[in-house]
Amino acid sequence: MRNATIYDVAGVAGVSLATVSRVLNNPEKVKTETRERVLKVIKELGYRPNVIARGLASRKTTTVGVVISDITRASVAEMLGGILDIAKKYNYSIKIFPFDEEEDVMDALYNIVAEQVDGVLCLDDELSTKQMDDVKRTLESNNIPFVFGNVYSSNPEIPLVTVDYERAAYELTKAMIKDNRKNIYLLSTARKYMVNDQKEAGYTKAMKEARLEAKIFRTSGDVSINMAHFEEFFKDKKIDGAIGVRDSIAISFMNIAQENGLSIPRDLAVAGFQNTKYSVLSRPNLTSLDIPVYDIGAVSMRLLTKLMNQEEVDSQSIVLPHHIIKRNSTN
Amino acid sequence: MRNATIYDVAGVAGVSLATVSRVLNNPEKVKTETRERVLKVIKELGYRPNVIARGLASRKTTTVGVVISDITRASVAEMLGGILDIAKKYNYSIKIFPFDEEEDVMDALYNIVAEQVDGVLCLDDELSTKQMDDVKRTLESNNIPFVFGNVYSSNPEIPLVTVDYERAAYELTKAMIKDNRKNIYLLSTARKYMVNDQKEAGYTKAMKEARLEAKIFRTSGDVSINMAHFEEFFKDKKIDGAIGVRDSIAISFMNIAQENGLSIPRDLAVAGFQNTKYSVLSRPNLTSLDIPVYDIGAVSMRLLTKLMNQEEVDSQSIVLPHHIIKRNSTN
DNA sequence: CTGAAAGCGCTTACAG
DNA sequence: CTGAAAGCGCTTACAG
Repeated sequence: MRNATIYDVAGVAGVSLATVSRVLNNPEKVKTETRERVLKVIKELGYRPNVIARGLASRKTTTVGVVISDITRASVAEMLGGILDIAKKYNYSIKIFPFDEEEDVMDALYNIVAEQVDGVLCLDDELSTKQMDDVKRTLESNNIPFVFGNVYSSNPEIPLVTVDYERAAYELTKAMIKDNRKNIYLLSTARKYMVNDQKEAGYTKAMKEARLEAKIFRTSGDVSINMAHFEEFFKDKKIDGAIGVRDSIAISFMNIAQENGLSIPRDLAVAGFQNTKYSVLSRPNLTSLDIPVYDIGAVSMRLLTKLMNQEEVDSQSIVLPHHIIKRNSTN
Repeated sequence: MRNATIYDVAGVAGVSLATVSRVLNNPEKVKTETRERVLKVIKELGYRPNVIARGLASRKTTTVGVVISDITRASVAEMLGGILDIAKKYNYSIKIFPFDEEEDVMDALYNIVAEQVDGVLCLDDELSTKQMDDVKRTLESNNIPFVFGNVYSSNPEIPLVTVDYERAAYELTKAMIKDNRKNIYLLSTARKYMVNDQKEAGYTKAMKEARLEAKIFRTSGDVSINMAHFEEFFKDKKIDGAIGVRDSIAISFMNIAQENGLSIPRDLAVAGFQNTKYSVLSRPNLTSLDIPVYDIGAVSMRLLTKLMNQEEVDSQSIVLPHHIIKRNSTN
């Protein structure tokens, strides 16, 4: 038993299919009486407009493509939460385009363009500047509006919403320096992320200003590997402060430090980034820089709706505020 | 500058559009020479078949709808990871259909049906049995294949892939009993989840068999609220074992216990469910029941591809194995 | 306010 | 092996 089509509705209601279409898309253009008759039939037949056919005819799919690399990262999932909420409000569907690091970005873009999405959200902070430019160029040449979320770019021409990671790291470092810490390490990732580069820059700036030596330690994101790295660490390094570019890195480091006899925060102050659930499950609770990831998702989706509707936007480049959440791992 | 269409390709290559279509969909039906000429033109023009038009004409969208409630839950995101990997392998796109608890399930289904997806994956363990039946009925009457993931159902007619949560909880409880624990609590959620009901059943069964009293304590999922609850707890209750239905619940409980002077695992054994990253960030590390969430996603997507292709499947109902990961929070 | 008709960009029998 | 033609289920000027 096939679904009812617009023809069926038109037939039963005794109108043309154009009228049915108007009832759905421009109801004010239809006489109240006719409109109600049509709506009644729609209900009776359980008619649901075929979104694909509509997409072909109107050249609008009301679908947004979201480009991500790793959906299992908490920050990515959280951003998606914000995107989905706003998308629902504006009646957009979300299609996910995952994207392996090894794979050519252009492959993913090929699909995105073929899929006729109305707009694209790109959440991938693993993209290089060159790749970002590729994305930008391809999308622009196909007339597809796009917004980058949670990435860094020096190009003011690129629509994006993010947080000032450099400033955030700067403030976090400053706070530790103010507490009289001298040997502060930044625990970063071996893998290059654009946003982590920014954190490193902010940290370095603060250290330089205080005439302290900037010391960046790079580890993998993997907790168990970190353990081994960190054990090594306490044998030969002088340290009284540590900032992890992620909460999980900060916490594993803090754990090892405690097992090596350091008292937190007396001997060692520790802070993280992201203010995840981890930060309140650790002992002591972790001071962390709160990144409004949900908001980044929501705001970029909202910005995209404006771009898709060709509305005026005051600024293509939105920087959301961040806050240090002070807990017991620092004083 | 509009994208090239199949007409453009046909024109330049000097063939009919039917031939271009065949080159794309049934290349073996086209003479090698013609095929290569067409492929060359496709490349030159940068032609990408319009997926929407294809969907309308072929009545196949190669898109799968994934129904979820809260994408920010780690287990959901992890399942999605598995789904995306397999979907990519079989060239399916993924469209997300979020679904508020308050909202009528039927609303979400309405959209899903209108969107013409080829199949549906339903990951929502918050659905009631009645709602699951609604989903099943609606999808079946629209001829849309579907698979439930990570849910419990007593109905063998429902295609699903999951883990035997009852058995898992049973084994976890048994292990504690074997260690001579007498006052073992199950820390469950106030909110009803189908899978947590199963865990409660398994726990209760093990306790009954050992002639011990089953004691279920229900808290919210929120860490800070748990804190208050748990503080209360240690004032008046005798306890030497605790199993949290989630790692995060187990860990906050363990933290409070330690702050109340209990030694883990000597005075109190603690175990969790899910084996998340949390479990290795806690002190001591948490014994946890490993649920293969990624695999649940991957296997359900794979099962769905078979159903969509009308392939034979030996079993609609797949139960994946689970394992207890023993760490230092139990002996 | 409503209808007839063209068209969106493909696929798919049907002929040849 | 290839082409002409119908059709997928809508939207959208254009008339009236």
